Amino acid sequence: MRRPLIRKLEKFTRLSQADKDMLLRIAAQRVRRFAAREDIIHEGEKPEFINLISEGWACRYKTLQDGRRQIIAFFLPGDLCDLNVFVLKEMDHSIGAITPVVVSEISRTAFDEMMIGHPRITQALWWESLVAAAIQREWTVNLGQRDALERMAHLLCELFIRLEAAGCTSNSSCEFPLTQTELGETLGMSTVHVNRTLQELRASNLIVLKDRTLTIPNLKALQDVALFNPNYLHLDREGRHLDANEE
Amino acid sequence: MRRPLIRKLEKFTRLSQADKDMLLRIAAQRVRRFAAREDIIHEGEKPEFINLISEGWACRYKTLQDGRRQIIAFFLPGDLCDLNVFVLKEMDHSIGAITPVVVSEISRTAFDEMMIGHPRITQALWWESLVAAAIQREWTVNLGQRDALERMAHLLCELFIRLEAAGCTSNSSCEFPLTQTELGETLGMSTVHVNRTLQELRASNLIVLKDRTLTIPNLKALQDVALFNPNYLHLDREGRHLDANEE
DNA sequence: AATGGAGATTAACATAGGTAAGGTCGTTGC
DNA sequence: GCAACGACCTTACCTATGTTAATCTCCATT
Repeated sequence: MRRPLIRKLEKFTRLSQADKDMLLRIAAQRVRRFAAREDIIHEGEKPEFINLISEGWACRYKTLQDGRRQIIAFFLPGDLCDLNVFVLKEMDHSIGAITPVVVSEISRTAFDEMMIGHPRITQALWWESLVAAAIQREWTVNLGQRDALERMAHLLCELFIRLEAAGCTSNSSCEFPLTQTELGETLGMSTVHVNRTLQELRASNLIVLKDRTLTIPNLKALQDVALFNPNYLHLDREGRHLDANEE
Repeated sequence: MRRPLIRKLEKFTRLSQADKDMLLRIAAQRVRRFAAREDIIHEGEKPEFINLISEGWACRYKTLQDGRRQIIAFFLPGDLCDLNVFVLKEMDHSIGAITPVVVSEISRTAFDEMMIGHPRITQALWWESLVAAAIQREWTVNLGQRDALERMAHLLCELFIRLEAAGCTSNSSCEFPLTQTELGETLGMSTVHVNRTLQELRASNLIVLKDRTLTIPNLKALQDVALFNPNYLHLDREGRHLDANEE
């Protein structure tokens, strides 16, 4: 019933019923569950599968020798980890569950099989992987140029819009399972400063964040604070833009 | 005579003579030159070609509305910009020359032609693009977790090792055309602090940087300061490691 | 030789954000 | 029931880094 990948890919292109059936079939082949905080794959291992997150939140992260940890990316429902990972000999980072997650493991043969005869899927998956790269670039800008408030606002905008594309929002709210520690590891700031920054956003009525639920009463206003330009998410299928209402 | 791309790809796999001839032929088809500081492609344009930097340095960058600029990646001789860029409708960032550069433009058809019948090339190009993604991730870690000194040291290590892979170093030196302003835009720090940081590295005899030439007398020592782990560059073809001597 | 500009350097001062410590609250386990 | 814990929040203090602005050094022009 929840098909976040399909929902997301259809932001980019139209899929036939056969395409959708194929995606659902592949995703059903090998399903694994992980507990919150459990590693899905660890640095140094040889990757054997493409992982599709079908439920829950996960993250890519790296740890320095002295223990500092940086979260490099979030995987939300419908996100794929590393389409072409088969080329590499070993993982240079880890992927860990944030909440309990359900993951579909896609083998190389299943993946190749899917690409053959489904050009729409193929193209849509390339799009998804290019968007992932664009997000990584935007994070570089975020960490390099924006101050704490802008940075936090930018992250919240991005996550909200991505969740919306996957069908995981209702009105102006979404589940938001990240702890302040995880936010700090993402944005390169201390938990104390994460807290200060969230307080400031709350005081300006830009966000409501309580009981693992995030509400953004006025997305446009938050985007303005963040200097957020959604173009890097490439969600506009026909020159349609994100500030126009969706669906 | 200088074939940085081939040299680099051979770090990953062996190429046949036919493979090399093909690469050289493709690269010779459309050659363009750009002056230093000139844009190769600008945000908002529709990308028509894969760009191969054959001489000089270029960078990917993004500018915020208020003018702050972040350099997101460097392109060194032998680097390719965005293999699969044909999928996207418009650039979400710009690519600019740092020095005068020579660029080979590779059209979609030329690219497809090259992939057919040259599986080694195909695989090597995927490898190159996955390494580019890994570098982007490492930059996220760099900006998020390392302090100014570590950050600078890390960048210098990375650039030196990449230049080495492209055959652009001699002994422990390489050309280094970046201004302190550009270093600041890369590392998210003010030019004043870039200057302080470079002084500190010089004072510790970790680098010699003068007249656009960088010398790293003791790479291992600089790597230690940077908490630099070269695994993300995936340069070890047979489990060989970078600290072992190359070639 | 004088002029001008880009880049590098330095100093004096200001501040965003880090560190350390501790407190509250709710949940889990015994 | 209470101990232990994890998330969160807060305060006080400290430091890495930013800001501003002045100076210096090369080069390239004229």
